[in-house]
Order: sequence, then C-alpha cells, then structure tokens
Amino acid sequence: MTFPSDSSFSKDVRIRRNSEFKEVFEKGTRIRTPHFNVLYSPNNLGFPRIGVIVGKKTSLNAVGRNRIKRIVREVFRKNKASFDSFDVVIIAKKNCKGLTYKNAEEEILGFAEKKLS
RNA sequence: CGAGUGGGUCGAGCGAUCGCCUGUCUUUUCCGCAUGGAAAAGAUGGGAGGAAAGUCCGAACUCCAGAGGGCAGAGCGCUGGGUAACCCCCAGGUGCCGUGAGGCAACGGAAAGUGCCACAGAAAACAGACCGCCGAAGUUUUCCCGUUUAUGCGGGAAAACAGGCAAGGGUGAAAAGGUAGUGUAAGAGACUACCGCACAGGGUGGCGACACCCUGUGGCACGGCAAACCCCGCUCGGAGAAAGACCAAGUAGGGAAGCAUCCACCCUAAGGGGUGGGCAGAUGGCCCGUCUGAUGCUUCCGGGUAGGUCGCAAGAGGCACCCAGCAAUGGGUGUCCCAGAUAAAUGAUCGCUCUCGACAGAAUUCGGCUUACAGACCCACUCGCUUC
RNA sequence: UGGGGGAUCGUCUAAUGGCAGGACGAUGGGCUCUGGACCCAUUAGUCUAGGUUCGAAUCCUAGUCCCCCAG
Repeated sequence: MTFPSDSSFSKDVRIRRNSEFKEVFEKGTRIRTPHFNVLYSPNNLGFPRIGVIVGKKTSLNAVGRNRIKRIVREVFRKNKASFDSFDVVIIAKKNCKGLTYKNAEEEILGFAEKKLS
C-alpha cells in the first residue's frame, strides 16, 4: 500500500502522449477480460499510469463513450494502490454498452490482483 | 368536458463525502540583473445543449491566388421589409388544403427556340374520325306510283358510295370552355343570351406583388413538363483552425542567389548571335495570353519533424427596463463576465423528495435551417357536446 | 474535426424518366449406375421517408449506413 489515502487523479497518472501509448502497445502484455482488452508494462516512476481507449464501434454516440471512460477512470482512481508501478492501457470491447460501475470495478480489480501475483 | 390549431418556457431537484478542468487572489520555494516565469499549498468564482448533433446554407477570421479577356460551372427566383450575410426571419399577395383556428407552396418565363408525353386510344399537339350520327344537295342500283306504245320523264321509298359532322360512347394523367336556345340532313361558337377565359386601353386603392371596376376586341386562338435542355434577372476566386503565426531537440540533408545549360536550322574562322520548335510546371475548372525551367560550378544560411506557445474565449454577447415598428428587428440606458480541454474536464458512493428522468456531450466563433426527443407548464384561438 | 465519394436480388454488375436485365450462388426437376459438367424452371433486389412528374433506380429535399483523404 504505497498510497493509502491518496485517491487523486492528476494529469501525471494518465498516459497522454502517442509515443507512450505506442510503447505500451509494443512492450506490454495483453490480457483479455469479458469487457476489456488490457495492456500493461512496468514503468520506473514509482506510481501507476492509465490510458483508456473507447472506439466508435463500442458506442455510437459520444455520451456512451464518455460514460465508459469515466467509469474506468473512477475504478482506477479509487484503487490506484492495486496497480503498483505499471503503465496500463484499457481498451473497451463492443459489449461494454450497458456497463455499470460495480461490474467494472469487480472485473478490473480481479484482473489487477492476478497481475500482481 | 372532449377534439384540435398556433406560439412560448423548462428539460428532475436538494444535501454529504471523495475526485476532474479552469480563472482570480494570497503565501512559500526555485530560476532570472529585472519586467517576469515555474512548482506546491490555501482561499474563492465558473464549468456542456435545446438541439452542443447533422455539416445543409450564410458570415467572421486565416492563408493561398490575384495584369486582363472569354467560355464553362454552381446557386438563388411572387412583393415589400429585416440583417454583417443568407437557400434565413417577419409582414403581405396569389394558388391549393381544412367545417374552423390555421396549414402548405423551388411561386419568373411554355404566344424565343429545342426536346419529351410510354401503354391504351381513331387521334397526343400547325388536331383527328374507330364505334356512332347524317347521307339534304350529288352518283349508282332496286322497288312502288303517275304519265307514255316504249326508251324515257316526274314523284316517293330503300340500299350502297362519294361526302358531311364532331354532339354522344369508349381510351388515357391529359382529348381544345359551360348552360339554355336558335339552327340543320345530322350537327357544331355556326349563331344568340348569360357565365367563364384571353388580350388591349383606361380608372380607383396599394411603395409593390396584386385586387376591384369600366370600356373594347376575340367565338376561344394559347394542353402538360423548365426538381428536361434552355431563356431572363441577381449572386459567386480557392481552401479551411489538422486554417495559420512563433519557438524548436534528435535524425536526414535541403533551400536561395549568380553564371553556364534542351532540340533543329541559319550566320560566323572561333567565341558567339539570330530564328523556329518541343516538353514540363505556375496562373488550384478550361482556353487565349503571360511567366518560369532539368543539370553543373561558385557564394550564402536557413527550412522543417517530435514537442511547446499562441490562435482560444468581451462576443454582429447575455439579462432588465424604456422608445420606434403590425412584426422580424433596430435604438437608448443600466447591469453582468458566464466552459476553454488537447488520449481531451461534470463522475462515483450514500441519504431524501417527485411526475421515476427522453434525445443526447462544447473542440475557432457567430446567425440560421434540418433532424432526434420521456414528459411538465403557460398564453391566445377554433370546432363539437352538455349545463346555466 | 474538416473535406470527398458511394449504396440495385445472398455476391458481382447493367438499365435514353416508360414492364428493373445478366452472371455466379441457392432451391427443385431432367440427364447419369453415382457425382461433376450440361439443360429447364423457381427464388429474391433499386438504403429509408417525403416531393416534382401521368409515371422515379434515375430529378429534388431530408435522414441512415459504408468507404476514402488530411495529424
């Protein structure tokens, strides 16, 4: 538990550059969960970073896509400690449409714990 | 009470905790000679829509191109007004629809020209004749009557032909006015009356589209399609914020200026000069016209990618009141500052209330249009029923 | 975000504004001892909604979906 009470979500913990995304895509490990494709690769920053990708085919309108991004980011923010020091890219699959916060939390935390072990 | 028409407003709300984007102020630290810049913490303010959407119009803004001329192309199309502008809005006219409140209209020209109008039908655009009607006058044949010796002549009837007609039938999306009468062999604007229509002239009202009235002419000519070509009138240079401006790693080498420089022929001893021609590019549609040239040598030093900063949030701005106007809208006064990201900000959890929550997320900015949408409320009006 | 193009049977592709045609496929039948090939027949379509027109795949308006280009 490196960040026991820190649940902030500043720009530092987001993957923001195209080159950084590319690095994760090239070096990262890929894991599939029912609703997401997840890529992750270790970094040497001492804290995790996240990038979320939601394609047009997941949800046809912008409101739906924003909704999924917000849910995923919220899960990450509340559980940053579980991600140790990794760059994580989460890609939403087509079946994400009716996803709720609780479903996403269960699924992503389940993945994070497996990865840590 | 029911059904409906037109217009407008809103688009779940409140509280707590954790979190995101951003403006301002304060403090601290660091950098800098300094104006100032960066980071952190705290305080405080703001934080998606009526359509933010589609990208269908119109602009602002930016860059590119602009000697000039012609052709082509695109858009618009009743009238007057509004506007920065518009394919928008308001008011009005005309036509059509609706019992009505009201709604809808690409609504210039078909007597400038060209083209098209399948099938059906007789005929589809300087009309035409299938069935049908007529067949008087004309021709032929037959029959009857009169007369005559007889041919014949006269009269009548029937049939056929030549011919006449366009009223009725039928076809079609569309068939060249309607009603009544006269007329005739049958009919027909052939003629007459009334209605309708077209054209010309004049008057009245209106800025005008146009409306109404009067007079005359025409028996009616001028079918439809211009969201077919086209004609007439008006408008239009191209691209778009991934526009564009500035700063600028790494890697790779590029750019500008000057001189010589393509092919053929002619002149010349040579150097070189002249004439003609071709190719490619620019002039973001094409043509004429105009301009430029590959490569080598010499000299000079910038251009640009990742990334960053700006553009980028005070505006044809919102709200309130007053004035002008039927209105769209304009003018004045006061007041407010109200998203500004860049892998891209509004979410999660809990509690409460209700009608149990639709369509949907700013990306340069405005003005419109169009499309999507659970519902709630307000104003004005229409029709029907019932009661007083 | 901006710009451009397209949509016709299951697939590919034709059609001066006048009955939507062809190929491949599918289904059924014939031929054959059986299958293939071949022959015959059938099936099924103008992306959607309005408008112009007598009549629309075609012309006009709005919408839906797909593809391409620009970092």
